[in-house]
Amino acid sequence: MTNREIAHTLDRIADLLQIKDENPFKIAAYRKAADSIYHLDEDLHLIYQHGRLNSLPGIGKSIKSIIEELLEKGSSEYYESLISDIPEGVLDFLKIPGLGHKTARLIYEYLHIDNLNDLLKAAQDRKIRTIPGLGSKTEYNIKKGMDLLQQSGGKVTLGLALPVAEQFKDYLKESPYVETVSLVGSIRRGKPLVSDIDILVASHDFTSVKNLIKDYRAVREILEEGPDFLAGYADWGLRFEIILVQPQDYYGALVWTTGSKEFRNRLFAGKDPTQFKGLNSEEEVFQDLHLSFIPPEMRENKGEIELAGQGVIPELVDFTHIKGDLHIHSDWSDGGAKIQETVSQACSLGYSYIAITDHSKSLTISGGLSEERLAQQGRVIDALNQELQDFQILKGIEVDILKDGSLDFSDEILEKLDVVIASVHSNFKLDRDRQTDRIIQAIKNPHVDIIGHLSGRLLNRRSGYEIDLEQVLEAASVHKTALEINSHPDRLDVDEDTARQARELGIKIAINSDAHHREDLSLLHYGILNARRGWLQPGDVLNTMEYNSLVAYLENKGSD
DNA sequence: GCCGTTTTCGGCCCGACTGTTTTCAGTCG
Repeated sequence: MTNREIAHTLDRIADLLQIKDENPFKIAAYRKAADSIYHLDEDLHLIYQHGRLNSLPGIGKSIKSIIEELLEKGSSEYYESLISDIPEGVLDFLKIPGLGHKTARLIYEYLHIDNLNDLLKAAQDRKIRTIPGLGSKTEYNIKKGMDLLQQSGGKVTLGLALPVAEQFKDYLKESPYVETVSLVGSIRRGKPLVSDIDILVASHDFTSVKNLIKDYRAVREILEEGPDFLAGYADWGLRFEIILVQPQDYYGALVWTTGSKEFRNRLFAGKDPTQFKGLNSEEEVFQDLHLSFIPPEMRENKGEIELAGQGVIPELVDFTHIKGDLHIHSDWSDGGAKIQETVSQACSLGYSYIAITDHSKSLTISGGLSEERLAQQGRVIDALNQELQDFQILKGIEVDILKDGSLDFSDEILEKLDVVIASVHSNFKLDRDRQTDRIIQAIKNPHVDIIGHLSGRLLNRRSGYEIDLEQVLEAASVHKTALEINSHPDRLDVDEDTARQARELGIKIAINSDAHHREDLSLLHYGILNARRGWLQPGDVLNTMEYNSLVAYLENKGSD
């Protein structure tokens, strides 16, 4: 089992215990252990072999033995005993926003329902309201939640699929039968939600490659096999399809299999991709079509083919342009890392600055900083900056936008900070006008530099709150307030369309990791993909600026 | 269930909003 799978199992144990109404601290212990493992940057197998499981935070005697069992046998007796009591399907109820553990248990106990389909049927048949304590609102909520789940059509986040896909690709790459291999399809285009993992393989020996795939440890089931393809399920129930081509057909096929259907149909317009034989790169395929190279993230037929025809494809932002990260949490609030640890991680990524932006006081659950603690943190950062060479830590805050649009800290406090991100963390259900006004008020505050995760969406879990986007973008443009692309793969907020609109209005975008752990800094790669899908160029992005220019820009903003 | 240099037992754990109620339990960030 991989680290992620073990973390996931511990999380499910926590959910099952919560449904059974166990001691909340015991539940929290399992969650903490899961979180600790999820954020490890070392393979658990290795840690286990070296006898270091005990040294991991939040892992004591009991959880250690569960982990050992999972590593050795791939299953845990404790987990099995829990699901003999509460069927696994009941856990799926928790995917419905607003439906928690208590309600899940109530529904299971009263109606003996243990899967989402039956749950929806019960809601439609008005049976949920017959359960004491539940009413018509809960019924409506279930139907609405199921709509949201069905809309995603079984798609999974890129954050789940990409690591599995990369490992699959690396596995194939090592084989002598494989000449070249690439991820293709929506995953290569960096779509936030993908339905499957598509991989293109060039080989002279299809049979050997197919056997290789069947032997891969992460392949759970083969569904379909043709002369030049193999499809099935990998870990996490992820669907995969491997397409096999002869090496001379590889680059034509790479362009063919990467673009969206609309893109492909227009680009090739009846031509067969196998007519592009013996080419050495994708660039040559585009050349043969009298087009300049189109980056994979743009291949959606949204106007890029026209630009390529004129030879004016924009230079998109990429990771090498990024000079720093402007949204990072530390152990001063709900982050897991010390500021120094984050700095060393940032240095290893080649950054020259970061902003520490912990939560503000209203977000008590996340250990939001009081005015005093913020000042104290500022002094610690000053001292660290004294020691650092060629690196700067900016003093910042992720300040809460309160219900009435005011901010959690006074202007006098915000004024002293280098970077102020203002974000909504509460009152998601305000009506559209009030929500819009609330955010625009924050945008107007001269000390606010960036609006964090503007829509509040959580992919596959929660739609964004209702806002009038046009009005918000207009205000951001007028007041020169930047918007964030929050790189967390569950958020990717703002989305690509909003990013593109913002760019057209001259609004700067900050591509931020919103890291809560040291290794989360790398999540910025997802934000880059999103930015590229929004056609952003280096000049559109705040954190491509060198430190001095950035500080000058931010100061100028504050003095508006 | 985990943790610990005031502790091997007793803390850990917050507050607002929502829905179903009629004073409170459940959910969520």
